[in-house]
Amino acid sequence: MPEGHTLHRLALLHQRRYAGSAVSVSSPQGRFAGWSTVDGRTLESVEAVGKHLLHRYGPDATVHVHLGLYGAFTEFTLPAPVPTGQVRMRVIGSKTGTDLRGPTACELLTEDGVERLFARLGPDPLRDDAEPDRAWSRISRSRTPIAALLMDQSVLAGVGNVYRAEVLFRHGIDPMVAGRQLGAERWRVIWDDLVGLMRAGVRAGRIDTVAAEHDPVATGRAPRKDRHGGEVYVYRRAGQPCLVCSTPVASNQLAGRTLYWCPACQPE
DNA sequence: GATCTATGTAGAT
DNA sequence: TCTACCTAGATCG
Repeated sequence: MPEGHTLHRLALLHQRRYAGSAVSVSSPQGRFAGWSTVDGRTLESVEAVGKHLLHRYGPDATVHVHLGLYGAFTEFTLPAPVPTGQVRMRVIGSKTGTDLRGPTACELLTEDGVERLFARLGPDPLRDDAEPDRAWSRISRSRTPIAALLMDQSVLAGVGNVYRAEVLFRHGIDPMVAGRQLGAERWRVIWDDLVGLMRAGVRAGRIDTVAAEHDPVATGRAPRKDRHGGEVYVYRRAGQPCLVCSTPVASNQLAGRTLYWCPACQPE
C-alpha cells in the first residue's frame, strides 16, 4: 500500500528494529545481488524520501528499495522461518527479521547514486528539509493539469493516486486546472494539507481524509470500509454518492492512472 | 481455479 | 501513449 506515508512508516520501523547493530542480509530468491556487500555489517540508519526507502550501511553501500505497486515488507520474530514465495531481500536483526517481496527496485547504491536519486525528486511533504517553493516554481510555470503534476515525483515526492484525489477534493479544486492557473494561495493550502494528511497517514498506517462531519459512520449512514483500509471522499468511489453533496463521483483516465473527483464540489 | 484490478515506474514507441 | 514488470486480494464462475 505504498504512497509516501507507507515508506516513512517503514523507515521509522526499520530504524527502531535494525539500526545500530549488525544485521544478516540475504536474497533467498537470488535477485538482489548486492546482499553480500552488506551482510553482517551495521545498519547505520534508515530514511525515506518520497516513495523510496534507504538502508544506509556506509558511504559505499546504501540499499535502495522502491515498492512499486505490489512490493511489501513482512515482519517475523526469530527464529526465522524458511522463506516462502519470492523473497527478494531478507534482513535479520537481534529479535526480528523482515522479508521484502515484489519490489520495483532493490539495489545497492553508492553515495553518488543516492545523490542522483535525491536530485530527481521534488520536495517530500513528510521531510523536515522539504522546500515547497521548489515544487511551486515548476507548477506555476506548467500547462499540465494539477492532478498530473501532483503525481509527478520530480515535482512533488511521495504523493500517489489516493492523496492526489483526496487533497483536490478537500479544497474543491478542479483536477484539470493547469498548474499555472492554480494560484500561489491554493498551492500553499494544498501543500499544508498534504503535510497534515500524510503525517496522520504515517501515524495511522492508512490513509484517512474524511472530516468527522462527513464521516459515513459518525453521521449515521451505513458503515463503510474502503478497500485501501481508510476512509476517503472520492478515491475508488466512482458512481457512488459524494459524501458531501450526493452527486455521483466521477472517474477518468489521466496519464494512465484513474482520477476520481466530484463534478459538483470541484467545478471547472 | 480463473480473472480482474491496484496506493508505481521505467523504457519503448 | 503504450507495455512490461511484479504480487496479492477481491471478485467471478
